[in-house]
Amino acid sequence: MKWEDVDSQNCSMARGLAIFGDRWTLLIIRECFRRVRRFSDFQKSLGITKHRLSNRLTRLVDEGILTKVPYDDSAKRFEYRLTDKGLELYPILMSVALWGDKWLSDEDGAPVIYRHKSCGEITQPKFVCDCCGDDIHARDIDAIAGPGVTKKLASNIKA
Amino acid sequence: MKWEDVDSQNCSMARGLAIFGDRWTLLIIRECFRRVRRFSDFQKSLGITKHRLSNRLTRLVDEGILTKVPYDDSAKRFEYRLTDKGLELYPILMSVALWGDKWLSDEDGAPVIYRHKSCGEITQPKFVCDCCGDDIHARDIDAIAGPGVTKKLASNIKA
DNA sequence: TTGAAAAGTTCCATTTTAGAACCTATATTG
DNA sequence: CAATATAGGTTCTAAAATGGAACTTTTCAA
Repeated sequence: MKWEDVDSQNCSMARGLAIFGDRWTLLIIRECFRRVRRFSDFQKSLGITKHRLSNRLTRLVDEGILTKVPYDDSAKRFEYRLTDKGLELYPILMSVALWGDKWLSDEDGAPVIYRHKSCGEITQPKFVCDCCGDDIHARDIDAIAGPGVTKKLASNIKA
Repeated sequence: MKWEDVDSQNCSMARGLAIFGDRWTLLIIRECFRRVRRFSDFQKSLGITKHRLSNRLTRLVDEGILTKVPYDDSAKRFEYRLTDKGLELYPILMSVALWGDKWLSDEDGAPVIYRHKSCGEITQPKFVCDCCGDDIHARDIDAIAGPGVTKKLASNIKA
């Protein structure tokens, strides 16, 4: 199978990774969360080639993760900003960073620590069950067929 | 900059993505969480070529995310299993799936829903502050220099 | 003994990527 | 006013990654 066909799977992970599961894309989004918005600034901070950057930004705009907004009326210049869809990628980036902090840091320790703005404390964000509030780790969850599967089955049976 | 040099950044995200931020790798890890363990089973479930699969599995073993354990004494056959380092990738996969469920599902809805084994309820896992317990969303966190940065600065000043 | 399956490896054509050069429009400098 | 700089790209070429198919080994099953 070619990579461009992975999003045909009825799987949210595969669909997501088809958009941002390749080289550079999540790093570009990381820069967006750091308030980088302009073409040349992405280039400087990432060291990515213009070609690649142009290609990735276009795709992120097409997918509705970024919007391209003009910032100078006279010149044709644009900023790329996260949409709501893009902002909600935050847990993904945070998860990657937390894992890297734990497993890939050098002997000095994590390059970044996190402070929760509203409570002011240093925090290690964690996943919890929105029902009982307990921590969630690997193997604590059963994945069950959702409507995106069961409705299709039901209509196949009727047909 | 070449992709192979991105892990030189003092950034946990970049270091993590250098390992699994490319085509196929996170999908292979998804299969591991689904208890897929054998070469041919990865191939069947993913449709990836043997060449690519071999390359990715080798890298994941090298990085300590999978271990290769023989499962048949007589034949040279192996299973690939998640290590603790690999199991802790769970929040990343869950974040991607949750985002995809919300933003990429078709009109039928999410393909999968989640049940928390210990409390038995259907759950939408969420990120919270481990200090105050409040939900964490984009822009709720300040990233501050951690020891991996400050210690390096301190030793540079001394030197 | 013949055949199938598991777990790869090798080879080649096609795609993707990195790096450099080039282009267009506005802004700035001398 | 001409020359240069800057932003935001596009085009070109060579190198690297990928997809697909064919080929190895080793073992087990018929």
